[in-house]
Amino acid sequence: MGSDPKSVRSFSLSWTDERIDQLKAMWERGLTASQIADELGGVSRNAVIGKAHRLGLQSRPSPVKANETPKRAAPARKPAPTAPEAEAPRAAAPVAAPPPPPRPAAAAAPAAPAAAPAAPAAAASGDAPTPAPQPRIISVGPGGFLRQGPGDQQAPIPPAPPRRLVPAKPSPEIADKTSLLDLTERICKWPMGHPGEPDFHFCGEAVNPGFPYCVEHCGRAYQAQLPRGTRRPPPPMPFGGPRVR
DNA sequence: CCCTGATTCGC
DNA sequence: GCGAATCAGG
Repeated sequence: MGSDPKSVRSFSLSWTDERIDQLKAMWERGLTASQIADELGGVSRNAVIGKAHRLGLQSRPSPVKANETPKRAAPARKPAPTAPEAEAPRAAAPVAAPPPPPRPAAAAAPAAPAAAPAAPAAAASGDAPTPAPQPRIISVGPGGFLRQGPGDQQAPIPPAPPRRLVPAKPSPEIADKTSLLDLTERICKWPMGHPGEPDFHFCGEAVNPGFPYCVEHCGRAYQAQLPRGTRRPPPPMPFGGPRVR
């Protein structure tokens, strides 16, 4: 079969459509930049945040944004070496401009009273009851599965993403295991099973400092090459190799 | 101390 | 356009 000249693997990760797609999906879902960055791999959370903003994705409850932008009392970074800094007209909104943020902010309403107790409508009409709060699995890409817990936020806003949504799969099995959302730099990312399986999850143990896996799985991942002729079980090396320090 | 996102600026 | 550095709040 023909090799695809396109899609040449560039060592430098760039924001491909697919990655941007995942970024958007996760960001809108309420995932933190760290988790998104960790999942995408090769990018830091800052990169994710920066890209998200460039994409026009507005961020939600941020700890620091509480203030409206009265003044930039934050001299972030060193001043320009040159220049007479003449206070450039930075987005000066002369008048008006009460831009009503059409951002429902998912996490803005954690206590969402919407999930009202007892639906009167259903009782009156005996119509279809409210959907059960079951964990749903949303696929955001090849190998990227996001689990939404019942207690999570976001109830009524499926912006009809043109993505492939896997119809929720009641998998209480993964609920007890480490999902992709639970992964951090300190969590063992050793995959258990294969992506797509209902019980696919991660090890979840505390990582061996400096490694993406726990001590036990580090031993599995970083095995010395066995002499040829020796049959060895397929080493499930999930992601790129270890980082040299 | 950990986390979070926002912002800015050099590349 | 991208992302590190920095800031700032919880």
